Amino acid sequence: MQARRLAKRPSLGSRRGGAAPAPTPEAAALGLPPPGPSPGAAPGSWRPPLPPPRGTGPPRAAAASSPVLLLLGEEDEDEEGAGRRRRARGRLAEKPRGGAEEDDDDEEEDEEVVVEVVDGDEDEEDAEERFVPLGPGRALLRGPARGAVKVGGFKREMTFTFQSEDLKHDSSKKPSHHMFPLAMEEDMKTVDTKKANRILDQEKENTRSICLLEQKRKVVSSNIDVPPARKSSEELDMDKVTAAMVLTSLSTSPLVRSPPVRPNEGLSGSWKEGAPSSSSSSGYWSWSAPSDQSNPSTPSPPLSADSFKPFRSPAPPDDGIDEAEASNLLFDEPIPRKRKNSMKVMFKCLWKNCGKVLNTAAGIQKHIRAIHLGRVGESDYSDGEEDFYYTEIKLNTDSVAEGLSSMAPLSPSQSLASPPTFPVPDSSRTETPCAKTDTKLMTPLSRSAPTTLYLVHTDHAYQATPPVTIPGSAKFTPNGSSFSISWQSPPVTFTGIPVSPTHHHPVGSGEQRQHAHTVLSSPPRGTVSLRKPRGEGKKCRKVYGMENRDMWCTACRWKKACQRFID
DNA sequence: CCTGCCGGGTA
DNA sequence: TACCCGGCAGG
Repeated sequence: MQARRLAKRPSLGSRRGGAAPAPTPEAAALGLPPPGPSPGAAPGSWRPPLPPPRGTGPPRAAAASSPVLLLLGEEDEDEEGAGRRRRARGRLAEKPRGGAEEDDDDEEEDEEVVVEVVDGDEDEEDAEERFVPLGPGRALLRGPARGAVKVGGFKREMTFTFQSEDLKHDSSKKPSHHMFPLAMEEDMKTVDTKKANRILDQEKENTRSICLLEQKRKVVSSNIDVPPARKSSEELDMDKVTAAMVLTSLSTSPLVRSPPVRPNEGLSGSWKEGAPSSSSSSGYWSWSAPSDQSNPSTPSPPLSADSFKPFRSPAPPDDGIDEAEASNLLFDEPIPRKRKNSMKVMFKCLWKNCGKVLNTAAGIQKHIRAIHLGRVGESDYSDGEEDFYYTEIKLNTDSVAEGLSSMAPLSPSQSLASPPTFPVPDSSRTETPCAKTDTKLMTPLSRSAPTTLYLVHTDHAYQATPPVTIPGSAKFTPNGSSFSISWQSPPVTFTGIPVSPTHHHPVGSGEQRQHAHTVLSSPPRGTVSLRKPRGEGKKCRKVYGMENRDMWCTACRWKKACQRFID
């Protein structure tokens, strides 16, 4: 996190330091993920957008990095654009000290905001920038603008205040971020005016306790950091994205929805959260970052899906790649994008007879929800059930088909042989092929939902033997037609192979087999004939006799099915 | 009745 | 989980 933030600093610093770099570059710099950790980044230049190290970094840095500032700056650009830059330049020109960027900012702030400015946080600067632009000259603005500026500052404070609280809220609010930016711009205007009154009051308070304000500022700045970058990126697509975002945000999951009521809060909260959790500097990027963290390389379908679901869910109900792409455009983009870099991540539907592969979790979830779960109407609602029916597939550069083929090809024996894999959600999913693979694996087990496999278990530890031995190998016993599996093979594997739905206790030989049978293929026959036919071969007891009980296999000792002499 | 071992109890 | 055992049931 810090690293990224720090990384950004340089860019920011360049921006500020450079006096007035082109807006576009700035945005790009902000928006772009930090190239690498640069703790040493010039402290003065810019602060990291992320709040995480609130306490750690110098107050100033935090302030500078404050999202508000960035955001404001962005807005200014949007609204005023050149005007702002001009102002900035003018500033520099006006103020000789230009040498030290921070100083400059600080001073400005001081000038602008009385109390708040004390630290010289950039917040003020932001405020100044934002509000100042309106007026041709700062001086003019200050008089009248001052109020406005303060308002801005207060507003920020308020915002971050929320953030601090919001932090508590889950990342689910992140979606709000999206909204926020949009809302921010608009809200900023409206809200600011509305809040102006409050702000005034707050201002009074601020004067009372400077310390408090400072703290707030820090917080705010830290919280605010994120938005700006995001915003910058958004600016580019604002027109297009805005509408989409709004729609998506509206359609987002409940969690997401709630925030919208208070865009500021939600935004701040989400940002803040994003910052600490993820390295992303801006809210926008934060999205990508979180996803990475959650499922960095190997996406674990359940967790990752769940955690991110909220975000993705917003995507339109459309099914298929189109939808995925759309979602990418909006906010999901970061995730896929990142993955795409080194490897391509696809989401494959595990539903039987359905091999649908989408490039976004949201897409696959929707697909499952709509097509398999029949929840067309509840596009935005997901209880997480979908997670069980799709898996992530990573493809280095291979085509999806290849990836699928590689995964699917598991031979029945293999799949059976490696029961341990089943327990693991990921592996199980990946292994259990949905449509294509199913043809081969379409055993009774596989037919049922993948989860069925989990049910399989060994009755007794002693019975369950180490998987090492040939799990799948079934051998025909002398006895006759029936085959028995090596005792070592775990029941699970065992069941899988021979068990034909219809036929079950083949007769005598495989005691364990039968046992497993009952467990696995319970449906057909209840637990009626659980009792094994009874092994015919010699058992430890017979072989060694009671005298040598110590020589018996443990199973025999425990009066369990003999492991040593299997029929 | 012998034997195998299931199902359940105990530590 | 490891161990033990009552008791069922096939032979």
